[in-house]
Amino acid sequence: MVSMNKLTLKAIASHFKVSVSTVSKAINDSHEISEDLKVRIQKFAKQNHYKPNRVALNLLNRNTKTIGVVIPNILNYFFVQVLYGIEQMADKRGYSIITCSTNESIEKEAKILDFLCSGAVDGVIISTVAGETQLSDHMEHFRELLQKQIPLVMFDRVTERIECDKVVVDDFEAGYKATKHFLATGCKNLAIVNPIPNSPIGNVRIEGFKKALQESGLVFDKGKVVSIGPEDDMELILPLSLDFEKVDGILVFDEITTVKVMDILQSKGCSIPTDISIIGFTNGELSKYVTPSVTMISQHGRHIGESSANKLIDRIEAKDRVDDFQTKIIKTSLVVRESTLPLEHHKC
Amino acid sequence: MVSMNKLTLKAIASHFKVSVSTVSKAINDSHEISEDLKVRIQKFAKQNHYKPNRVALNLLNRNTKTIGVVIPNILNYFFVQVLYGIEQMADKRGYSIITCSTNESIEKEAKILDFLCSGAVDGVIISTVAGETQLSDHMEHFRELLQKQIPLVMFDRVTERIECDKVVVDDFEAGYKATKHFLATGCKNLAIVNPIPNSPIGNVRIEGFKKALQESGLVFDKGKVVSIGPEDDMELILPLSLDFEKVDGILVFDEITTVKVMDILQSKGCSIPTDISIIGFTNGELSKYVTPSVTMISQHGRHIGESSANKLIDRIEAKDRVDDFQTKIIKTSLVVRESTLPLEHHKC
DNA sequence: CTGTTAGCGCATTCAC
DNA sequence: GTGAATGCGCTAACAG
Repeated sequence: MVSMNKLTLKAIASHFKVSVSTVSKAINDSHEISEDLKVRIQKFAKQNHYKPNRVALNLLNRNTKTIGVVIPNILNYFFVQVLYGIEQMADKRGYSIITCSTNESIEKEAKILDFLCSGAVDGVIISTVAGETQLSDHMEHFRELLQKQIPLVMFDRVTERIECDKVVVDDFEAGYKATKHFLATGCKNLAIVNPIPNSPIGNVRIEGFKKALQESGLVFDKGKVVSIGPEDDMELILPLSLDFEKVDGILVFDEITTVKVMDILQSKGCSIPTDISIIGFTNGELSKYVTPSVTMISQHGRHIGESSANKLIDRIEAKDRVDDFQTKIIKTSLVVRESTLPLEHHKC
Repeated sequence: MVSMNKLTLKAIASHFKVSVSTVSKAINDSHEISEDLKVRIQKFAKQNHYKPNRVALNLLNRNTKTIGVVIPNILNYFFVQVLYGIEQMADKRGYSIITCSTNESIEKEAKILDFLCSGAVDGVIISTVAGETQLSDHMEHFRELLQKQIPLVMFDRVTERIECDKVVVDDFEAGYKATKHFLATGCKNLAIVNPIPNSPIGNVRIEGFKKALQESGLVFDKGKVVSIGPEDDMELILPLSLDFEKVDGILVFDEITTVKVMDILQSKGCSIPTDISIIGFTNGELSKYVTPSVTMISQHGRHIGESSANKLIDRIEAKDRVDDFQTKIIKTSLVVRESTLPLEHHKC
């Protein structure tokens, strides 16, 4: 066992007093090397744990077998699920992932994208920072990726202004489906709590909400949509913005906010679902174990991740770089639990 | 705007009809290049978003400014917290992270370690797969890393058989502290539910548990330690292994299991904390919002992550490779909530 | 069968 | 001021 730290072909070559390329061929089991020498070199390489330097190979092959994943917040369970799906699929197809978290900062997103442009990865999967992603100097960073021919897949929070493959949740249908369930269980005075007011996603859900109301001949009341900013104190705002007496169902756009809303309601003496029913978005661990357990829209994060990674790797490995970008729409499911009334139940 | 996909020094050089090294110097603002040419080249580079190829630089500098993070399960909130801490610190110090998940598979861990040996990263942070990590052929993979002089930091689940920097939770004190709290609130018939039976961590916690009992003159009853394997159906096993009538406090070694135990107890008509008090490990989102909210040992995952990353990067950047490996012990805190009795309260 | 050459993209040393 | 040469570690085409 040679105690050299990094064993290179050159070192092996000098040890056997042959050329580097001979060693390379021997190790790659080329038929042009004599059996004897080959065996000796291979044995030596194995004993000393020779491993070809990936960086050198990357430079040579002009690829890294690595994909960059950019998410707004790694502490959000939905994104972790997506990450899990990406990791699984990437591993299956022989790729590693380098994870970057923007913490909802547009500057950090730009910085990360800039880094990812530099040849460190073969492709990028991203869920954009919420908010003014529309800023054109920000779009610039995405354009740069595309201009450099680095495949890009956007998921969940996408932007129309960039042409690339996308994997999105059917948020319209999700909003519609949730609302239909409220109506089917006898709730008619519906409100919405939207903790992602800057994201277009919220608006799409609201459109689905509207459509369901319309189909039942109910009118949409804009005053019953409560936007909560990241800095806002919901405990203060919610009772001010919403008269709990006049509401019998609340749709909430993320999991943690859902649970907080329920806490506030219960502390004000409302009982769930008797007084007010609740449906939330993102089916994570919380909603299962909270009391009452919460009826949820599941966005199938893991599936989104797998699908995104699959598409990206297809694109990376495709020889033909055509511009037939696809948008894959993942359907949501409604997971019914205790925070909504039973279907047969109807209020009088 | 040239529509070339990857802009290289060579391309710029031929555009200006100068040599590659001139361009390199110009872009790096070397004083040896004439002001005029420098400005022209820099302007061109900027306009066309020239970025030096990271892979080439990595090869040149023999580093990657990337660290590998290996965790057993990315869906576990504790590990996500650690990951978050690592990511923050790494970013702060100019490093990227490549995340690998072993899914508690020892084979996958070996495969990942093997990959990480190949020069893809400057250092590795790992929390070992639970269980028979003692297998010597498995240890081999760690030895390889060390032999290749790749800095290694282990956190949480460490193994004595490898000499490297470590960041661990003071699990003894955590077990002790939790038990003391039970005793101080009048609980004397304590049980343990251990969902990580293969990990030495569990045993260390149990030692702390024993010591606290001993100090109060109570005897440790081995029969009240219930091990739950990953395949086990706890709903079946728990009532079989534990007589709820004879227990007034249960210590559970992870968050999700804590919540499940509470569910089972409540479904059997036990009330928490009146009949049985609960303390769990890992202070995540769940324990805050469950009813009743759970008293938890917080392991400060984020801090563990930051500390690990910091140590690793120090090691990477240290010129002197001395063998003064350190083990940093992170103290836990007890976050008291509703699942335990108030301190002043004593059962008669 | 084995070795030489060239090049992936870049920065650096040394000539001119 | 500018450029040629060298090398990071590796493979592949081409010679011998």
